[in-house]
Amino acid sequence: MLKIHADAALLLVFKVKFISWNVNSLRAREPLVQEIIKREKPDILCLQELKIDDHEYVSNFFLQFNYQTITQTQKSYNGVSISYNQNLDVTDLTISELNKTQARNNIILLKQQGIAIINNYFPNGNPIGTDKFTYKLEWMDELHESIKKIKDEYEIVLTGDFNVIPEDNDAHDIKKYKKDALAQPESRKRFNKLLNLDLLDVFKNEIKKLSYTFFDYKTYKFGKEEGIRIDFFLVSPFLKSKIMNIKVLKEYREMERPSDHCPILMELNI
DNA sequence: ATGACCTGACCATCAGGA
Repeated sequence: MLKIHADAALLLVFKVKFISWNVNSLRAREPLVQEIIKREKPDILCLQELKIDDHEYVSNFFLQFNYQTITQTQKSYNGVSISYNQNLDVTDLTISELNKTQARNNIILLKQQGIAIINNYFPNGNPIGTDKFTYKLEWMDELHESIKKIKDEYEIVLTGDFNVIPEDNDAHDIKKYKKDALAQPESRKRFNKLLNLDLLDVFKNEIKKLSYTFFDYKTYKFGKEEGIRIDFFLVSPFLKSKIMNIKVLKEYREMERPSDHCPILMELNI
């Protein structure tokens, strides 16, 4: 009897590997995206900055690796996608308000597990004091409102390129960002508001063990470890307790023709 | 060091990134 229970419990364990990555153009990053799929076999792959306005191209690219995809696209700029293992039961919950003027958000629901996966490319917002910064703040407010509406119904995985440096120690040298939209009190305040929706920053205080997630093309060329932590997994408390593995896949920043962002990885065992 | 590099749009150079 005990054994039957143990086997039943084993069958119910659901393993899911998430990867999130700002690719800075899907076309330019095709070889590395193919490589990460081959090596890591993620169940859920969230990408940002596709920089192409072609749904067919994006869907077909991932279909060759047996992934289904939902995507929001835009010419030259922005663009996001979530590709997922074909045997997952998924509904598209994407909120049009968050893509009204720019393609920056998609949401899928894993129906069996009741997990909403929210993939984001937050506005950069530079320079401060312009409508670009205002747009960044408004977009973050809108995202907050959207999550508030679904957070009691579903477990949450909020991921992507947040374009926020939450604390001074999330940058190699915060002085360089004093006038940057990424480190302004207004941006940080909104990041903290997202955390206050009962979400946990799973990479927090792990920079020394892991890595920063972004390295500028200009400075990294000289081999400097001058980075910032702006890519995140924010999860609800139940999911936080199910984390088996987290990583910044810095090796993809060291390969030929890389993105300036590193992929980030999180594995859950639910 | 007000620097550097990369991408798309498009063909020379600029906007945008962070």
